[in-house]
Amino acid sequence: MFSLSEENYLKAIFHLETAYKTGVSTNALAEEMQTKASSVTDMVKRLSDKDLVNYKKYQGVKLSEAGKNAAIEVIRKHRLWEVFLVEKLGFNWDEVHEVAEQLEHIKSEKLTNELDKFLEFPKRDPHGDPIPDSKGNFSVANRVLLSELEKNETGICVGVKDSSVEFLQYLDKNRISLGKEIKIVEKEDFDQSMLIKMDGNELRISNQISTNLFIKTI
Amino acid sequence: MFSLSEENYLKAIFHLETAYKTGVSTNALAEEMQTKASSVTDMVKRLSDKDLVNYKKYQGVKLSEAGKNAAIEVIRKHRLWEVFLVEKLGFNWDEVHEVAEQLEHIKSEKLTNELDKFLEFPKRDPHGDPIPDSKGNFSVANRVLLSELEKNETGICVGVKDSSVEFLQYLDKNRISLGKEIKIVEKEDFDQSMLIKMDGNELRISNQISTNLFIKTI
DNA sequence: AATATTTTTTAGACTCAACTAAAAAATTGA
DNA sequence: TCAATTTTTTAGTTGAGTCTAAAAAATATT
Repeated sequence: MFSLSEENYLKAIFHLETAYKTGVSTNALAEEMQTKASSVTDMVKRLSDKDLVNYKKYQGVKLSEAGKNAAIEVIRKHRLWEVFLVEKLGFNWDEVHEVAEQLEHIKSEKLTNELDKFLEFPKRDPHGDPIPDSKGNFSVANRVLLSELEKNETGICVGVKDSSVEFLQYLDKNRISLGKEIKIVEKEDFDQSMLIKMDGNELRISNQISTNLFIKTI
Repeated sequence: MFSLSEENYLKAIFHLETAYKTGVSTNALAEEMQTKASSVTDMVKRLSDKDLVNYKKYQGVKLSEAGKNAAIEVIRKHRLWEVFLVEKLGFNWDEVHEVAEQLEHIKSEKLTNELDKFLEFPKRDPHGDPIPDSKGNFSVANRVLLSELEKNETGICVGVKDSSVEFLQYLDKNRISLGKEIKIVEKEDFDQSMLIKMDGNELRISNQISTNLFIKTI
């Protein structure tokens, strides 16, 4: 079994690996973990001793197979609990992160699998992120950022890239939610803002919004 | 907020206070916490610094009002999660303790209260122990041990004192569960074993069993 | 290529929560 | 009452996981 801190590092490395293909840098990990580079070096050495990561001085870290499995298990639990909080306890999608950060560390295989069953094996969490199954497999969605769409293209909103409270509340305020159909009415070359049509209404959104919304084109 | 370790100590002191009215001794607490007396002294000092307990050297500890509230909150969460595990996820009553020991430390008032609502405000956990409400009030049951009953008396089984896996599995094997009506057919003076009648069948149980079953007389 | 800057690691210190061994206080009992 | 026993506390260590400050390595710049 892994400590809470170890699990959080593994999860962070997993998330950063997509952006840092050649190895996650100490500084990037420190930024993600809201800690100091020296603390990261310490922990990375411990993870390396346990063969959860491959680490060479000054060359960043990569997850080993065991480390990746552990990270995926934590992510699976995090996302299942998010579904539980929203679907069963009536939490809003902007309220679940902090609690799920705690619940993801509960150690009980039976609990995870029974929760999965209770929730009827959900494929995605409330933010549209895929939930790994009990074997660790999960679908890599064929989704694009809204910002990639061209004028007159249409798509369904299927996820958020940023799941901060601020962004989610902005979306709520503007009635943007997963499943909504969005059409690009106009794209402004100067600042990449766009005018979109949703539920028959037009709405202008900035580049910062469109680069944080995942869309499935139709 | 309190650390996991602090919460576990508060809970242990709370449970021991009923037996140690004048103050919980260091050794008793060490036994309960499966640790050394010296470790207990250390922690008790910390709890005392935070005004969670009243502590005078060589005289044991008592919970302060704040300490008692914190302990009750942890117990409330523990028991609510036990209900969740049994009622919603299909756990058996002998499988819930270890997981609830982890879940009881999740910090979110909203989570606790929404869980309570989701479970329809249960009054008792799967072992018959009362669940404190959101204000910390809980019913002190008017229940007695089965061993207190006399020949020909009848009662309903409403709880267990020992909730170890071994005891609970013994009860399962002998079809003894909460809600069952039990009649004392015979009491053996020599070893306090008794012959009971339940569901029309007779069963002989030892003193160790009858001193761990709570009964409501009818 | 040599210097400046940035990144990363090392060294040493701190806190929490545990430990062992020894000292001190309280209790028991001859 | 006073010695023996038990209980509790103190003193000093340990291991995670963090920190700061400084050194070392890697990278960028002139």
